[in-house]
Amino acid sequence: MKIASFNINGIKARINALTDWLAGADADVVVLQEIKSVDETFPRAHFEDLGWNIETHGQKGFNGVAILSKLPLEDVIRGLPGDDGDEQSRYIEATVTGVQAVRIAGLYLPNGNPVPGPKYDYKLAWMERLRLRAQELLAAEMPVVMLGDFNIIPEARDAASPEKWREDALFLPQSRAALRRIVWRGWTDAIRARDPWSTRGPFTFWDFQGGAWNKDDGIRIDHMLLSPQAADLLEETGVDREARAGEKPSDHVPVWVRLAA
DNA sequence: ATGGTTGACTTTCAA
Repeated sequence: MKIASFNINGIKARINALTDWLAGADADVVVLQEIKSVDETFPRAHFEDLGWNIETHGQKGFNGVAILSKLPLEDVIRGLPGDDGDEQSRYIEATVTGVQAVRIAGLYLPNGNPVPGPKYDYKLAWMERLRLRAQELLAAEMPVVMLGDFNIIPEARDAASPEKWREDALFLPQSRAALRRIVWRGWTDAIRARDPWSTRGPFTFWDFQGGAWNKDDGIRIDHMLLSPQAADLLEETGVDREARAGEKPSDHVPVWVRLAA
């Protein structure tokens, strides 16, 4: 089972880029972030005609996540548990069954800038709720893939220019510690696990500003965390870097993992 | 040098 994540930065603006990438990716499941669309205006029929089952959790203008799957999507949860007052659409879960059942958690973690301020407070509070949900998922002792745009640069080697991010919500020690607090309980960072001694990247995001792509001034913020039962099934991971050089690209590129599931 | 780019959606905000 090949499972991918792609922050598309607007489904309407990216429908061609996404369709082209899907045609060559051979993915079974794709989680999307920043659809920037309400559920009603997501181009559902376009993707259904290509054979995808679709579950969305959108909102007007910003954020929004979705799952595309060639296999049926079951037991869907919309929204990160733990705060019924949270209006932002950043989390969706579903179960996909191939050889065996895999729980998929697609997430768009808050950016958190500027720091300090209410947006950073929201980021840290959201991460605490994610920690609690991650613990519940580990307790299920089943294959789980928790993936998406985490908006966290885990280590200095995950940025081309770490000094530029020193004061940023994506790289502050407190942000990175909050991610480690989740991961260390038993999750495997799939991209890092397949290339543990990499000294640079691989990057998954290059800002639209300042010619970041042309300078390869990237960061690694799109992650795939595997539960132990999923890590046991890990076959291959990848970062589809070439997507950043395409026509009207997103600022993120797809990341993917293949499991024997 | 206090810049630069993109998307959604209105006139600015979020990233």
